[in-house]
Amino acid sequence: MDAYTDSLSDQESRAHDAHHQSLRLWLRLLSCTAHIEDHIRQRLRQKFGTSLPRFDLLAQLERHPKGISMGELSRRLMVSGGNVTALVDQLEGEGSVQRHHAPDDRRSIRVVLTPTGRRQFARMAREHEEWVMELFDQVQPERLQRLFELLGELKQSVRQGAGVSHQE
Amino acid sequence: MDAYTDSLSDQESRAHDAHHQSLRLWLRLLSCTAHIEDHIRQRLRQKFGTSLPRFDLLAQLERHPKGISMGELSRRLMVSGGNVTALVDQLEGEGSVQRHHAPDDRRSIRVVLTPTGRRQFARMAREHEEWVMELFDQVQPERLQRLFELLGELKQSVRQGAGVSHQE
DNA sequence: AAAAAAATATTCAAATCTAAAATAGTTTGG
DNA sequence: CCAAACTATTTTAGATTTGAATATTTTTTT
Repeated sequence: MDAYTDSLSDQESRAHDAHHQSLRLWLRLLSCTAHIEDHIRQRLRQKFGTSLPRFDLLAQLERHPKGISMGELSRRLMVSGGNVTALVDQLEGEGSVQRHHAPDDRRSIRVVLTPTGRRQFARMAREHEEWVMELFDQVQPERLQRLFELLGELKQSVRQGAGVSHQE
Repeated sequence: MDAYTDSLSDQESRAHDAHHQSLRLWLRLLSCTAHIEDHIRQRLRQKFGTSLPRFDLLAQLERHPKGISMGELSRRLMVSGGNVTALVDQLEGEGSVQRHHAPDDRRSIRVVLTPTGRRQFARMAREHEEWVMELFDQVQPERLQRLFELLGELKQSVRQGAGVSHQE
């Protein structure tokens, strides 16, 4: 190659290791998530004829009985605003959610679950939990717990790293 | 044991905890991955005018200088065959990859990086690694390592769980 | 108060992705 | 050898998602 990889001081090799380690971790994280997502997506489609994004949207609403604005949904689901509009259009058409004008801000809309939507979600959520548990049940509970904690740290780190140096 | 765990049978409380724990872990895993993916997607677009799927495809080819078949790409990237066809069409149009007929099987195609594609990827990969490391650098290396190991176990468990009970 | 800036939701075009059908080549069992 | 089954890829139709542009309303600045 070039002088870049030529001679490695301790510092450089450590830096290189850290690079490699982070990258490996990221790829494994991505692979894990993709496998699980794939599995659950298929099951949702087969069993309930719905999709993961819809399920996730309903899950957010379930947790917030007073409703959530479109922008807040976009942030929570981490998808574009246009996507949320399309999803809510569909779910509203199916009678699972409703749009209500926010009383205080005429730009804003509060999306809420209908009773029908709540029932639908409850039915799906029960099975959904089973699926996830089934996927994870070969790992000891203490390790799942540790994984949860470590991912919490990672999330914090990512949040920080993503915040800065967004300019330029 | 405290009063809470007293009131439930051991079996019931453990089952409930396990459900809840798995679900929380899954949501956190998903959230972590989505944040990172989002960050990297934006950077790839801003800095290099390309997308994550394209980058991932090139990365697979980089690791396999002899080329990979369409089907193998589809499996590795965990996307449909039709999608791979479209991606390779684009990358081929841009001169980053080439399709070669496999010598032994006339149904099969080997996709390989062109020298141009290899240069493009090398340039992006260097920065890409930096981005990931920057995102993870608030977590101690030993913890990243532990995370890597635990995710390995999780992946094994998922693979098992996804394999069985697909019938019914 | 007027103008500028920011926030909210929608629309739109293009890219991505899936599932199913179509096409073409290979292998297998009689 | 031949037909059936299988494998590899593409095509097709349609759903999803993004990023940019737009319209509307609110907030901030001057």
